[in-house]
Amino acid sequence: MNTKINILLIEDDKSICSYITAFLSGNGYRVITALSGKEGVSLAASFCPDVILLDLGLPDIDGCDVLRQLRSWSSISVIVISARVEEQDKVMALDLGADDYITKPFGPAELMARIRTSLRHSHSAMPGRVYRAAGLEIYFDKRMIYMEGSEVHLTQIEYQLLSLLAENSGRVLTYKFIMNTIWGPYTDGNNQILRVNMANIRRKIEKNPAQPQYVFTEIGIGYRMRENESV
Amino acid sequence: MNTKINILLIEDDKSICSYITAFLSGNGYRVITALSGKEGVSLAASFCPDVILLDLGLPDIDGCDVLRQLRSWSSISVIVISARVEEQDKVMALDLGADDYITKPFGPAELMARIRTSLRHSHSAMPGRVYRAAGLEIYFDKRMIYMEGSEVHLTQIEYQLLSLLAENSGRVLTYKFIMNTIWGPYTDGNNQILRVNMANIRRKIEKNPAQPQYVFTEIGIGYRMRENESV
DNA sequence: AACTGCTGTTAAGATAGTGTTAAGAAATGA
DNA sequence: TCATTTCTTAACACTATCTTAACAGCAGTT
Repeated sequence: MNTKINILLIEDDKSICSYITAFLSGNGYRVITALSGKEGVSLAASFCPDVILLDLGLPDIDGCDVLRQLRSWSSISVIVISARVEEQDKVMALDLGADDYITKPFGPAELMARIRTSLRHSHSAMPGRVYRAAGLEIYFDKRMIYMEGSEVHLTQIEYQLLSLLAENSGRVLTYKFIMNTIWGPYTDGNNQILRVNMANIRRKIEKNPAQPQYVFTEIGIGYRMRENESV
Repeated sequence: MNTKINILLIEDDKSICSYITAFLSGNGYRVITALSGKEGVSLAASFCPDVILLDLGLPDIDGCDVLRQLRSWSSISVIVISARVEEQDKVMALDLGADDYITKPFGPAELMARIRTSLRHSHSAMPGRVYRAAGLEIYFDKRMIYMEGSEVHLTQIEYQLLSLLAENSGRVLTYKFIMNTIWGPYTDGNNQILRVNMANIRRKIEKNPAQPQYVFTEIGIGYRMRENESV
């Protein structure tokens, strides 16, 4: 399964194209570009992107017409990018079914934040962060854990603990930090409860808890989780 | 029944308030204003608006905190209004769950277009949707539920609850979120009524309520419904 | 060998969370 | 109005979870 988000960029200015493509691909998105409205509509149909970035100033078809055509058969999120700041342009695009309207110039961080918001709205292609290593998968959005494809049930604290480690996979988290994060700051220096929980987690996810594959002990320091392979 | 759209405006500047209120009411919206963040959060709870317009520069609480508080129990559309044009402000607000971010100054037509877009997003009622898993079928448009082909009668609340879970099948919905969605925000932290309804639902749709196949309990968190297989 | 410091494991009591039932209140409809 | 259904609340049994304690194992040190 491929979890990359697909973005269709409809934009005739090649330098803007390569600029946007560069930082979006650099952030894990797959970007496909269309240099004209016609091409854009047809690519939207064949590639089924999760989000479309549509520049209004296209050479062949008016951007609003592209939007109209898209909306006649599709409800893919469309973010309009435009140099026009006039209110009536925005109103028209939004009422034609655009999900957002950004005026140039804009920064890459804002664009990506607006893409995330659009994905959230579309509700379908929510990426959902995932931890994956060997047979273990953690879906943070669903709060679900699978081992070799079958569901693993963890208690509340066990889940908090494992996801804390997974979100910081590859790094050692000190006992103190973990205790502080999960049990709060008013704990004595005793890690007993942490050890018990770790043993329970290992019994559930490790084939041989004595030789762990996922959560490693750094004696005197803390725990470290095997690096996430899904990035 | 009243079909007016309710808008909550959280904004401390009274002149902006009356300006926005004026043209929104003039266009058929019902507007309620809150002059502080605190008041805004509490009005959001009691008033259950369709859209919230949130100014980030509030006197008492930081706008982002207001957003954070709202998002902890609600998924009402929030359009952030701000004088700050810095990219990082936009990114933060959007990633905290804002649906849109408008920078001052803006025109009334644009604001209304963005409100319409937000409303479109929140009405995710797609026609002819179906939930299907094992022997259970839910037809959202007809409000009908079948178990192994024969009709199952659910009461109003039972149906709301089950369809809420079905629409979010595969992910855990917290007790807080469910309570808030169905019984409104003024509930104490007691889930008793939710448990009773869940027991009733299970008696109707599960073969063995003690070992549910459709609605699972995530102890300490909430409920999760078996993934929809009709997609 | 015995000691020390640290970690893993197990078990049992305490606690909190959940399911179930039933009875009265409230709403609905004839 | 009465009858019926639905909603809410309370009580209680049951289960899962959390916490604590006791002990076993291991490595390094004296």
